Amino acid sequence: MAPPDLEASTLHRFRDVVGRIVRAVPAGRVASYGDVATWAGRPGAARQVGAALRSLSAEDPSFPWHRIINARGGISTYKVGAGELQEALLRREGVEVANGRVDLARYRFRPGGPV
DNA sequence: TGTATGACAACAA
DNA sequence: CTTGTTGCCATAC
Repeated sequence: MAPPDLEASTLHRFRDVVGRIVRAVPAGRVASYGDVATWAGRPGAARQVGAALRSLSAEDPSFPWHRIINARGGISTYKVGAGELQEALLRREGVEVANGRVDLARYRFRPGGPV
């Protein structure tokens, strides 16, 4: 299977593409906002990924927004309490969160991954 | 059309 | 390591 990238030719699809990509990240793995933006064919649009996540999670409570963290492996809290929730959700999937940070070298998801 | 706003990121000090 | 600045770019007004 090809990586969940590209096809974001029309800006209007950005949010949908982000949704697809994030849903493709398996439980127990994480990805950075920048990763998602790049895979969506819009490198540099990391901040918009966050906005898309906010919208998508509001629309679908089961949306796995918690698997997206920042480039340093940290939680980018956007609301009081959300950070702790995200951390709890990640741990529930087996992702180790030490000192408020996740070891990207270990949990970061690579599309196409180990072939 | 123009301006303001951010669940980011890279860099300087 | 922490703090401040600058660049980014889709969205909301």
